[in-house]
Amino acid sequence: MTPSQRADGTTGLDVVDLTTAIENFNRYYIRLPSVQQLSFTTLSVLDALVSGGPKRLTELVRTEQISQPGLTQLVTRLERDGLVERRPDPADGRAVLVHLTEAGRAVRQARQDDRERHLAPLIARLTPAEREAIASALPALTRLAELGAEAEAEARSRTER
Amino acid sequence: MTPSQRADGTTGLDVVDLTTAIENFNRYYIRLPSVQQLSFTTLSVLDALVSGGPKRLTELVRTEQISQPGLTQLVTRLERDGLVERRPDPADGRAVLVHLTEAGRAVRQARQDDRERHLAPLIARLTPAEREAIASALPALTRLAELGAEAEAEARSRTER
DNA sequence: CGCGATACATAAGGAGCTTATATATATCCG
DNA sequence: CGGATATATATAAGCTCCTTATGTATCGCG
Repeated sequence: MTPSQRADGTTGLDVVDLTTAIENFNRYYIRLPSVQQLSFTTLSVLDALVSGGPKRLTELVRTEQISQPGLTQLVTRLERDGLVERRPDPADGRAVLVHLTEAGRAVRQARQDDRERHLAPLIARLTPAEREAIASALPALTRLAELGAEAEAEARSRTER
Repeated sequence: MTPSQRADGTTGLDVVDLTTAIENFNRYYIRLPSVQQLSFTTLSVLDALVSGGPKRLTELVRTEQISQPGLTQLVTRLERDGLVERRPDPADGRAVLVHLTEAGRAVRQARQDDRERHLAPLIARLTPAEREAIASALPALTRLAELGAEAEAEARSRTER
């Protein structure tokens, strides 16, 4: 791992160190087998519905970073599998509200439990200092992701429409 | 975010906190647009070849967690695009050594630069404490990934052959 | 009302994975 | 040494999940 001292004198966080660590982690994490096998985007949509309630397709398109037809198809598959339901939006005849079903909620929870089963024993093998270091970084990582999402949204609003 | 105090009294790192943070980060990070669009696995293979030199298909299959035919096809696409070359292994007539080409090296570097361009301004907006927190966590995250890879390897060796 | 904008769906095509199976070379053992 | 078995890779068929291009219905506004 390269040192975190930057050439310009800034101390702290080197981008290459970050991306390297994240990618090494993801190489393991992304492929964590799940009982049901659901794509990254699928889970992301289920997460969005769990935390934010029913949403329009358009709304999901904005956050999920796939094309609108791609999302329509994803929702169609999810509906076929009984994980979500399409319901008309009473306020707008063009729109559709995507509702999570109980089965959808259960699937997401099952997969959460699954990850927990895999990761918990590994975390137990870390030193207390390592655990503390990761725990301390999570709020900052979350904020970094938020900043990234904002930047994306801005970039989109400048180029489109 | 739930508190990091576990019900069993263990302090430190809650699995749900970790997976939530990682997934929020990945939602942004994974989809970071790249000039060339390369799949996660593709980049992972290029990374492996950059850091470890030419490798057999079999060797890549072990680390990349995709099936052997899947990897053969991936290498075929990479070869078609001029990013790698297949060369015979002088020591084993059955084997193939996958070599990175200059173009392959350049593509990987371009994408590394790309991520740097995207992330650097975001990192600059974090507080010094946040940057420090993330930097301090990276070695632990790396170790967590290593433990995960080991566990996977063990699980495989128990079930297969 | 009619016209542009918006929300979603459909169609066609390609990437990238899977399992099952084939082929070539290596290795081991009597 | 020769044949059985194991190993390294390739091919085939099929599915998921994305893309772009385009179609259709509804909304809102002058």
